Amino acid sequence: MINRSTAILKNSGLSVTAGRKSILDLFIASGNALAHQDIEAGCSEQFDRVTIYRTLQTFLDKGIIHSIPAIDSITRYALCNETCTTTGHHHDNHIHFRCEQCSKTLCLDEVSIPVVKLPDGYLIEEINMVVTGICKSCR
Amino acid sequence: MINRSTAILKNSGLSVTAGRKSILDLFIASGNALAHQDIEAGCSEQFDRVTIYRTLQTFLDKGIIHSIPAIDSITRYALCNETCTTTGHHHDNHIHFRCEQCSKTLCLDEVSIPVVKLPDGYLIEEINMVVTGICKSCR
DNA sequence: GTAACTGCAAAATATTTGCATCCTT
DNA sequence: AAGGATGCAAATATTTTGCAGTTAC
Repeated sequence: MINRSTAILKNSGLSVTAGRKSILDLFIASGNALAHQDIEAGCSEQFDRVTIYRTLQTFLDKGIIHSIPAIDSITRYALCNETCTTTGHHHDNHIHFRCEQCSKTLCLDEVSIPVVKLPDGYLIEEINMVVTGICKSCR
Repeated sequence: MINRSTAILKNSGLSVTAGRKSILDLFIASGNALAHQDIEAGCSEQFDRVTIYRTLQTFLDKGIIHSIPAIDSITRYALCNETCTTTGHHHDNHIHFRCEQCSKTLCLDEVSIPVVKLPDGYLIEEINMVVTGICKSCR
């Protein structure tokens, strides 16, 4: 039985390396969205900044993670769940929640983005919704 | 009759300077959201990078503009309309639309963000919704 | 063995800070 | 005149690129 991070990498046709496994494990363990900085600080071993940039980009390309737009201009990334398509364009249809207390960013997989009606003539390709507030654990 | 940019500055208790007026005029004229870079490139006269950073920050603080989170990690700013509260925390309750064709980002003031129901225990403070697609003029 | 991945160095870019000068009120 | 705003220089921080050495398969 191989572990989850290895399985994800193999599924995406990526070679299994210490760095990638380590970063994936961090995502799996943390359960919330991570910024580049979190990853740099949180990995068991130390990896080069550049490796982290490249690894995140690779994961994005393969649809392993998705990026979450942020008001504080720090982009965070979160693991995609199985329903995301594997290649390129995938539509995470869930809401992101950013807690002002613990400053964690979570994927609320159980809440899907409501339908919006735009004025005539607009074609919707993708919707991103980020809610800020206080999370369950911080109340 | 003083012009709009001057009026906005006076209302916010800011001194009226060439740079601020110029940046505000750009927002007013463009009608869409601008990134730092757009401003640097678009101003009639050339202003120092630093001045632009500081001006945008001042405008944010005063509630003259709001920032729009972006997937491409470029934060853009747009003029607030009159319904925004003047100080600090203000809630722009409209949807932002980013056109993949012309790559403009617009405030759709006429479309308000739909109500979402989060799981019990979550407290909503602010909601941001960014829709990507093709805009009216690009169809 | 080969292709892919990583680390290091360095370049390019973006943002912040301090300070002296200039401008608005 | 006084306080605030700006420009310049420089310090920091972030991201990208090239290349040579290393590792996964």
